Amino acid sequence: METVVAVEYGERNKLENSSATVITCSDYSKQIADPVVYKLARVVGEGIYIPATDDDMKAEDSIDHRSSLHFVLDNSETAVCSSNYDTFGQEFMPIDCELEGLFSGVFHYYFLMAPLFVAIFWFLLLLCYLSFIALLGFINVIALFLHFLTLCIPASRLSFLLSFKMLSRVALPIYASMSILVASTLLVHLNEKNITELLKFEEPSTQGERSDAAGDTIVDLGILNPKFEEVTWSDFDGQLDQSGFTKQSDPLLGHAESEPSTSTVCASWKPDFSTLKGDIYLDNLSVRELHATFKATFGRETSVKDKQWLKRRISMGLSNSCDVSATTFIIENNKLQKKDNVEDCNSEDKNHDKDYVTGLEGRNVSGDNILSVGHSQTIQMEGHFSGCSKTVDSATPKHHIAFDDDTQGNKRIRKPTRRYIEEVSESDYQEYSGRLVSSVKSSGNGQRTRVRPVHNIQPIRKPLVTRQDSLGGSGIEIPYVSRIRRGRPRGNIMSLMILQPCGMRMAARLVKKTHDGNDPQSDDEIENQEHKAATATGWLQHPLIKESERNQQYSEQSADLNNNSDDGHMDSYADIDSDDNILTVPTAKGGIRRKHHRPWTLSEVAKLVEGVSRYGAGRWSEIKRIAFATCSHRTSVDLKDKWRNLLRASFAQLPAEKGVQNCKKHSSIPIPAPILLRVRALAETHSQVSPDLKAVKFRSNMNYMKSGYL
DNA sequence: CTTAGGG
DNA sequence: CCCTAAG
Repeated sequence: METVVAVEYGERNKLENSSATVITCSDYSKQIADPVVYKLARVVGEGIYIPATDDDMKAEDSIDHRSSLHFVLDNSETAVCSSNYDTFGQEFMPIDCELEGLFSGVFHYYFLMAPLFVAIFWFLLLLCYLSFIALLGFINVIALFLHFLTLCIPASRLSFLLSFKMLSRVALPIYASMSILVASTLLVHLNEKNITELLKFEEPSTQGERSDAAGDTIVDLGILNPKFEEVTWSDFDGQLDQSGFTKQSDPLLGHAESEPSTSTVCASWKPDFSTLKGDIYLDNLSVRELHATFKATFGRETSVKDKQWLKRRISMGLSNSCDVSATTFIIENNKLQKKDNVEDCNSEDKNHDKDYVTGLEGRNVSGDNILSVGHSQTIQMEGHFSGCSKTVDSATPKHHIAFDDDTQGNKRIRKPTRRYIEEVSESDYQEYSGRLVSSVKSSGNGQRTRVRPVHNIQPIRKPLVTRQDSLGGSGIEIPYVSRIRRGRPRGNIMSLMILQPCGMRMAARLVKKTHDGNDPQSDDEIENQEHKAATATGWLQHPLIKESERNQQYSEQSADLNNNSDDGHMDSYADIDSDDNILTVPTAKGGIRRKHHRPWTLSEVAKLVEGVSRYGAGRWSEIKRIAFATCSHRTSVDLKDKWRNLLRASFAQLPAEKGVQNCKKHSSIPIPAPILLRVRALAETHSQVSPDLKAVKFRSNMNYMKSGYL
């Protein structure tokens, strides 16, 4: 494992007039000519960087060879590398070309040459932030209003408002956290006037594409000696004959902050890792501590106050840095851990760890540059990313110039790129939404899937609590749920929960039946209307008043029965219905409610009664086709069952009550007495009733007639 | 497929 | 509401 590689500049030759350095890391093992180009820009004056030009490229041949490199190969010793980079150290700046969404030389060049674009980007970003905040605020105001509304009005009366209450409960924390995050990042960005910093945050979208195509690997190369050279990783079959690239811990930071100290590359670079003993939990550190850590890591101060950024930088720097190369620490979720704590660390490494660290410190003090050349990376991700990391890893074997023990687990670890995260989460989102849609659309297995999407998504999603949103690039953490629910009407969670299963089932039934649709409206819409009306209106009229009217409607337009004025008075019963719905929803949440139970609304009952009165009991298919044309979730069997129940109820109840009210004991829907009476009447006319009840029924029926409903 | 009935 | 048998 510990391999000491004596690095030599093989084909590099003398270079006296060094200009810029271009390190090209091309994957030859991959046929794709997609080399990752590392460029060194020349620093002209103060803070102005000029990418390596072609002329500079030519100078590649002439490379000063007086330098030697120190390579730290994992736990092994360091190879000697002495170079007189000091003279050049301040002249060149490496441009970080990490694939973590940073720019390539091309973009860098382009944007540096056109600051106008930068300004535009910045402006757009600001605009996005503002609109985002405004939108969130608006949503929250609504949620707040509804919340207080529910507080003022007795919930028992307007139980449907409970949904809004829940909504507000959900929306408030989400909004609070999001707004805080957005505001903080906004402030940070306002403080960070640096153009390159902005670029760094905005470019990943464009740059990431190429980067990911290259295999989504970070090749953290730094430049130890800022000399001019081109390193082509052509033969990377484990041989390390190529050289000249080393690590500078944080090249990007160097030019991003334009600090004078950063321009001194390696000479003045004295990280003090003595402060980094033990486990470092970046998440727990305050900004000040992060600054300290930053200084310890990079040997210089920083003015950045963005915690996320600092953490990222530090972790990146540490992982990239030779001092805390992958052999000693692993970085996981912004948590820097000694590898001893990690299982996958092989025993041999463990043995070396301590000595290694102490040795490192000593060397650092001595001022030597210790370099890590390991290029194997592992993308260590949390939770569901683990599966993908394998693929990425295997897809980039070429970068696996690991030394022997690298293959055993001493891999450099880094977080996935932003774009990667976004892609994965996006695909996940699509997958889930697709699942939802498909389950809605699916006709065959509607029974199995109709409930699941609503209730199961969140539990599934739970493990992945937050995701990093690319907005602003500074790591806004957004609950994953919000993304899932994106584009979905937040207004009516209740109806969503209730109607979703129904919609699916209805769709299933609809397809099954292959009705020639006489209803242009989708079932969901109809159901929505129905429930809205049900929840919005109270029971004002007696249903039977319109009986004759409805009969006419049956004859005229039976198909459109539900869409017209029929609904108006039909659903006038529906406060009870809505009440029931509300009561059943919590049970649905808890899963107590029966599997596919859908309570019968009074309008449905009335329709059923009407249908029976017209077509007679037993002709369920007929009734279903005509009276329940729009209620595709009720099958003829359902109608039959319901009728049976109604019959039972009517004959069980009528002797006890005197046409007063809904006194049904344990039924979810108290059925008004008039309906029961009518059921009985119909049953009698169809001779479904034992003759001994006829008299009673008839009398009560007369009573009902007299009581003034007519 | 529809209906009737039991669970 | 589900399942099944009978027509």
